[in-house]
Amino acid sequence: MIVSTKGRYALRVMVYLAQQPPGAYIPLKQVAEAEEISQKYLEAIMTILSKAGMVEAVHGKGGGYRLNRPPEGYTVGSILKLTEGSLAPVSCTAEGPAACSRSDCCPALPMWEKLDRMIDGFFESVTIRDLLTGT
Amino acid sequence: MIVSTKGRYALRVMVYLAQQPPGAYIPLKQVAEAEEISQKYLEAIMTILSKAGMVEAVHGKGGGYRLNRPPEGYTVGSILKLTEGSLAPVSCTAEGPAACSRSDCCPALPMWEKLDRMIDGFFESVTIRDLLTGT
DNA sequence: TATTTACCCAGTTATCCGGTAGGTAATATA
DNA sequence: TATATTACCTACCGGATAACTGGGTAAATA
Repeated sequence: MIVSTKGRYALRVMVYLAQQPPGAYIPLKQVAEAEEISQKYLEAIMTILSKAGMVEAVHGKGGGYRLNRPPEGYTVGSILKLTEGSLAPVSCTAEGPAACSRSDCCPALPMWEKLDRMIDGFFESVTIRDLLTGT
Repeated sequence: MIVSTKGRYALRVMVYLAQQPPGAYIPLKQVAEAEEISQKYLEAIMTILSKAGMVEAVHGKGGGYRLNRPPEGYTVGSILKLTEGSLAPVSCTAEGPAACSRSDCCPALPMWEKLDRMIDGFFESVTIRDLLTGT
């Protein structure tokens, strides 16, 4: 598994927020209920997105979360990298070069690197807008 | 992580066997030492490959393992699927359709399926021969 | 018969995912 | 001012899985 529930939840929340009235703040409780995600678990995810400037958060009554860019301003990759940390398909490429002592003679390393670039390119080519429209 | 050490070890072993004199049986001990893999752990991996007919095994003195096809006869995908079980990047596509109750309205599902096909196509397009030659 | 090999089964340890519990700080409304 | 509503913070927990390890048994050759 390259993407856990954390990342998948994050994407679904971003899509949900994109579908709300422009400018409105949506409380976490509403998002959690609509998307059937554990409220407490979602808190941690939203905090990550908020700190990274992906969403705008407002405390108190009438507060909640909202997007601060148009949906096409968010790539799927940018969101997943936040919640997942790394999207590398193998630890060989995830932990930087020379993490593996055999990296200089590993016959498979070039393949892993190629796959890594392919996956990264894929995720960077899809935006929240694309998920909305089903493109 | 989509591919664990198990799958990566399996690939390295296949490449190692492909580099040995044609027809020769190589004992597991030798493979483990050359590739710096735990002998006991490698046993489990070789048994999987042997049962699936990927390698030929012979007991007793002078025995060991050898390939039974030319290197281009093994796709990376066919080996990884054996040791990893599934190469799906998300559980949404790994556990078959309708594993997730939201699959009929999930805005991200088409993307996961597309990625799934892309990764599968990638692994099926690379053979042990390619790893040998560094193509 | 002894040695070399593959094969089988049952632990073990550490890590991490997914989720929970209980609080504090900020904002709005009555 | 008091109260309700919201985001944010720290800590914990149970189960699953990865990556081994140990102790055997069965088959083949010298």
